[in-house]
Amino acid sequence: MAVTMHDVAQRAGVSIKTVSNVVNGYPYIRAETRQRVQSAIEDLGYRVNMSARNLRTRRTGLITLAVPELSLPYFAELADSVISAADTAGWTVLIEQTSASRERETDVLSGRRRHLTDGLIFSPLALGPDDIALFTVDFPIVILGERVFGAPADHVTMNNVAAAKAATLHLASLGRRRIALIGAHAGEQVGSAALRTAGYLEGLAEAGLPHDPALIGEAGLWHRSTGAEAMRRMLDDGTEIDAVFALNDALALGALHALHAHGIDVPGQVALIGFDDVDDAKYSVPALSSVDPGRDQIARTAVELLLERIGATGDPAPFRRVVPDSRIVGRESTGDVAQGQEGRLVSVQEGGIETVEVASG
Amino acid sequence: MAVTMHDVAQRAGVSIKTVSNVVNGYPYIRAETRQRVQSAIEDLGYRVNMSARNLRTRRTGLITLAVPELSLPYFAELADSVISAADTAGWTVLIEQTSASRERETDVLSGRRRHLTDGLIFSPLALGPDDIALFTVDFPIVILGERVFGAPADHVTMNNVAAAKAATLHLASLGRRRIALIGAHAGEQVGSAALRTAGYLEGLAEAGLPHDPALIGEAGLWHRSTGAEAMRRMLDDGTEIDAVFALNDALALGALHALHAHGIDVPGQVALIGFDDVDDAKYSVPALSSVDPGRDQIARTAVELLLERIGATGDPAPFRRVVPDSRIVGRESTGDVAQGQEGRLVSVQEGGIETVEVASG
DNA sequence: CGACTAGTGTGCAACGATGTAAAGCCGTCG
DNA sequence: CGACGGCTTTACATCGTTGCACACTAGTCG
Repeated sequence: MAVTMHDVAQRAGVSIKTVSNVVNGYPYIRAETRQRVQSAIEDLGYRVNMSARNLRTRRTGLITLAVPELSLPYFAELADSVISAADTAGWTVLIEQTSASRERETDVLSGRRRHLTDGLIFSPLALGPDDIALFTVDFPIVILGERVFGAPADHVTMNNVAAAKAATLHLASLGRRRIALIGAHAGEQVGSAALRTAGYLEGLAEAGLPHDPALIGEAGLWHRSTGAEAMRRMLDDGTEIDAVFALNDALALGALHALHAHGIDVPGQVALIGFDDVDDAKYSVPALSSVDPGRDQIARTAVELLLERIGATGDPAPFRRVVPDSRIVGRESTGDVAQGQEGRLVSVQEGGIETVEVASG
Repeated sequence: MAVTMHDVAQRAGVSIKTVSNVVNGYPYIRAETRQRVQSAIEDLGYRVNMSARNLRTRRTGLITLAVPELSLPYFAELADSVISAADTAGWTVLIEQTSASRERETDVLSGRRRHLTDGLIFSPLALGPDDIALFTVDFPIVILGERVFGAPADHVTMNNVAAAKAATLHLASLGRRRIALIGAHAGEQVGSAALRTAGYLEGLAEAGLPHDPALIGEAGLWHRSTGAEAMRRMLDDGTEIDAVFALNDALALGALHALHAHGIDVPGQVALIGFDDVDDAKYSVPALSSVDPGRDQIARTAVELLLERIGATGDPAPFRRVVPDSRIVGRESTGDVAQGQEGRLVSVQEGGIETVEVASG
């Protein structure tokens, strides 16, 4: 049915192996021979059978990116960046959506939901530090996010605490005294919510502001709807506020919606800042200030680390943790710039590479 | 290195083929044997080698979804829907980003950028009706969108003209007389822009409104920034308007930004409606009215048609064109509902399946 | 002049699974 | 009692490539 190397070889009058050599850019081939093979390939419309090559080489050229949901803009943009970075290096990305379900996240690691790929970039949302054992597998992993530390894998993360503290201090520096937080996860010790909340508290302390529990708004899932809801609850309770730090942009945009619904002017009465700096932030009304965690750099670094490890032979290198630079992007919602202006950038903290020793299995 | 069927067979004391039979759910196996094999699999942590299976069965269980960019919310949400639909059927989706580049779109069809998958769901943005020849390939394709008709492939599309007409008439029914359009592609005869513009003109005609070229705003790419820009241009020109129909939601949200920047009240002075009904539409301020083209149904149908054709043996069935139902979702930006209320739905037109005869190659 | 190196091409045996066909075994039916 | 059919298991060839080892030619070096 389909054209194989055998057909090409026959037509070009060479051996099957020579066709393979041409296809793979083996250098020691006479120009004339190469030409003849190329022509045969074109004439017959031959395409390499990837399944056969993959079987033989024990490599597929695919990597998995496992994220909670593509419909969340942060992850869609992350996926975009990862795909582009991988593509540049000649690799292809297979996306798994885990819906933040524990079962699906475990499946990704166990391989039930990860056939066929050479490595995994994994942004877990359900698994936590107690699940480190699950990360001992026979393919390389790069972990994203703040839920799992100490696993035998490279890790690209962000300056959550420092960035959240900077965002809080930014609001305080604008003279705000009643700074609410939207998106907290009560009782959690790990994950972005906990870290960013910690940064918020540090920021309050440094600014000499009291910590008022009424200013903490819970939101389990970080969607617009939950952000709007949390904000609405707080406003309905009559809690007095003059600023809001939302733990991501979706929450912030939801909160913005609720603030407007209550007839509250942003930034006049309440200043608002989000986290992630997704594309949307630029275009809301007013344009949303945010923390840019360096998403593009995260994607590029993750792909780089993963490919390095996939290609590695010999002794496994020690695992690394990379923290890209993050910045505050001040826009209209904090009164940092006037309408139509670009965001003002405040560098938060420079990241870097840290080498982590983990007992390897 | 890795565990193979051979190892499992040895441990379970059966032949390799019996292991294969167990793994594949072949019914005629003694319960006791099956149990022994299962245990061996668990003990050894065996996983099927997909590359080997794919080579042997000539099928990978993967389908490609080729879209312009994931960072565009419409395509991110479409990808989400397609992945979920495929997953339900036990298939995996590989996403290709074409950046709307002609070269990359051609590559997707030629296979240079589409190894390893059994079929393709393709939303072209650069290829047009002159490129039909490229669609004659040896794997099934389902085309999305409105740029390519008559190609030898199934096609899932939308009621663009009817829906755009309905959106325009909706604005007219609110008493609006100067209805601007944002997102036109001057000179184009095919594609969503042309069809929706045609619908807009039909709507104007039916409402007895004159067609004023000053009301047509160009925007090559349908991003927020270009929407904002087109709107700004029109407002700066002093063109008088009392309604805007943006050809997609990103444009609409950009336009909303520009309207606010000009101090124009929505919907008080200008009513606004978009197209696509992306998630964001619900959460803008004011909430954006839009046209829901039935994205979920599109995704499900596309997957269904593709898998049907992949599984098909024997004579190829004639190609089908499916048009899901679309609806108008009236929200605050057209004054259809008050703040916080759900959108009001107006059914536009019922879709259906049409069978198309195309000369098969 | 013999040994070596670089350049060019090939044959064979895998990679790890599944399709095909067929071989036993058993009970049942005519 | 022999044929038959359902159940259970297996042997073997095969999917299309690439790694490895080797053959052969020319030119080069000591």
